[in-house]
Amino acid sequence: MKLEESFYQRTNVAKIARELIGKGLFTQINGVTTGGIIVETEAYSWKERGCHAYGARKTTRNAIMFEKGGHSYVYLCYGMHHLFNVVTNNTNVADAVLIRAIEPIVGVDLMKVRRGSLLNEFHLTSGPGKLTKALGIDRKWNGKYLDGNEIWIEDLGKNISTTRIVRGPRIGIDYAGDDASLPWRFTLRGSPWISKHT
DNA sequence: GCAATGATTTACT
DNA sequence: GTAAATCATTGCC
Repeated sequence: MKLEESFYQRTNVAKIARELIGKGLFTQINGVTTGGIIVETEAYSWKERGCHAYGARKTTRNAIMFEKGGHSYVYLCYGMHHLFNVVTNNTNVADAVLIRAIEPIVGVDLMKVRRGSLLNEFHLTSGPGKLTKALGIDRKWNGKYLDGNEIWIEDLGKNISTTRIVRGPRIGIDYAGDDASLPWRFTLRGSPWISKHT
């Protein structure tokens, strides 16, 4: 069942990031659904340097993060990869959760077509740039609300105990200084679908 | 107006 | 292991 607004609009972004592990992320394009189980997330908050909205600095790109929780924040990184975030917290509080990896379960064939050349099946959605391509997300999706029409997150009834969740520092934000060591990355223990460098 | 760079992925030496 | 691909956004001139 689809997650309610109240799930996203809480104030503890790290807690939300942890609870998103085991939930389902889906998109529907031209009547075809693709998606899977979230196995890796990272939390971002305006209070720390790793975040685009650090210091509550509002720009054209990150404006959507200042909207209420439940919107999507999609942007282009390194000139070629779209990264998908879920906006959390209340209006004018810029927090978000980056979805870094999912375990594909629906529309796998279509996702393979979208990804093109594929080394092996575990590379299908095991990374933030990979899963957006597999799900057909690009920056035009920025600002969409996760209302179940084109994109949504479901509670699949899985109960992930905290012992199955690995917590650690976030990846690829060395420029953030001390904030780069915050233990705000969450992964499902032992999942083969978690992102890893090459 | 313009130069610098990144919440990454992939291919090659 | 290292490097190239590639461009919107940003911050400074």
